[in-house]
Amino acid sequence: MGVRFRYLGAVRRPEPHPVPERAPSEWSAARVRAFRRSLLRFFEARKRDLPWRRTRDPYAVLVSEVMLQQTRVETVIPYFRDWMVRFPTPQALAEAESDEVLRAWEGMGYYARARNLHQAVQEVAARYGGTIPDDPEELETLPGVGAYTAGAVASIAFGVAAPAVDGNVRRVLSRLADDPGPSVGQLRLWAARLVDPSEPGAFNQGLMELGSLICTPRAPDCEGCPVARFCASREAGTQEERPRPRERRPVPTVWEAVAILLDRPTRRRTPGTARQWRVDGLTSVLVRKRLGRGLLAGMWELPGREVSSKGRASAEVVDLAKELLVRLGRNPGGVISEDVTALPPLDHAFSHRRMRYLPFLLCLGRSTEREGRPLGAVKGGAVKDGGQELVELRWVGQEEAQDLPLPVAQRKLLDQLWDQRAAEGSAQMGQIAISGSRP
DNA sequence: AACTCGGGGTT
DNA sequence: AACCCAGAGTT
Repeated sequence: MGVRFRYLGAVRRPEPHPVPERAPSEWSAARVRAFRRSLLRFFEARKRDLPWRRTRDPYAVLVSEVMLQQTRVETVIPYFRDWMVRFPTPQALAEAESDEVLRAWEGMGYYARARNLHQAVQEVAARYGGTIPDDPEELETLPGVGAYTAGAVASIAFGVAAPAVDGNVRRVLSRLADDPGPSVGQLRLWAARLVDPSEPGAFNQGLMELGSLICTPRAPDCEGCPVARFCASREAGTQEERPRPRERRPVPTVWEAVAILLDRPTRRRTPGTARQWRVDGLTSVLVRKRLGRGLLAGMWELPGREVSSKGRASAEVVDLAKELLVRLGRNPGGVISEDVTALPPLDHAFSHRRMRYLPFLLCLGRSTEREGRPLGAVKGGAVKDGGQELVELRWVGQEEAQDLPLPVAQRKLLDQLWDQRAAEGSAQMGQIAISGSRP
């Protein structure tokens, strides 16, 4: 690498070593080697002790990488540990029930990842005899495995010199090149040029570790950065502006009326006060399974209906309850408005939508029963009708609900129902009173 | 290239 | 409240 110069007016002065060719794809071989050395030394010295770094089992690496998609390391750690105990091998996962897999994923979000991972190991069993492939292109044919995850698994588990560009790497490279918005292809090219051919796994993890610990989105620690001398943004003082944040659309708020149908809880009337019901863990609550695609696909939830205004909520809930009772083969006339009790609303934020759940308690009595029709006659089993996937309904008690995969907000709603014991304080064990006012 | 798809920690 | 996280799939 020769000494190069830049002209500043009439003054000619040497650039600081090394040469600031901005895009890593333009870097000299010597500069690339020096960068790799510095980064690998940093990773060796500073790498965190993470559960998935204690193994090179390709299955464990795959599980960790899928869990880490858009999810923080600290969040993933306990899920990864539990997962590897419950599903220690690809075979164990492949043979598991869908609900059990989703339940183990509950709380991490992006539930398509769990469904895809489940399907991926089944494909590995069918197509590769249970052995996870080492070729990034073959890895990428598995559901839920994209360019990043394929490169990460190939490099970390198998030592294949493939690039792996995640959010951290994108930020690091954008700053190294002082480019506000490099394209996906550009980033991939840079990462492929830089990746260390003999230790690709450590190198890729080193780039991510750097982005996570040093080259952070805000207030990066350039003083403590092992590759600061390679960084064009550092030289230009633009590191805080790289990469340029993408524009976001405003997040809409959606109201949803939720029907908490309780099957024949014990009712008690206290003169002069609000009506009260006694609800214990054995009281059945009606839940439904969401469709296999779209938001929260395959998860269970309390039945609900989007409402345009808060005032319509209780009426919509009564309508919904009657429809559900018809589908369950029971008498919809048994639902009357004075059975409806409004509970406190619950706000829940998705990244692209804000929800306000308006829960209503409906206590179903004897009048909704029909002769010769035992309680809970409709259970389990997805109903198909002319190829159309219909909603699966199920009555569950507290115990059964524990095993169902539920979105966080739905879990909160149900827990509140059964946790009133703590709030109420005075109730006997196993029996709780829920009181509320009529809407 | 622009959306959708969760949930939570940081600032 | 905005931002973003070891992204993938769909349109």
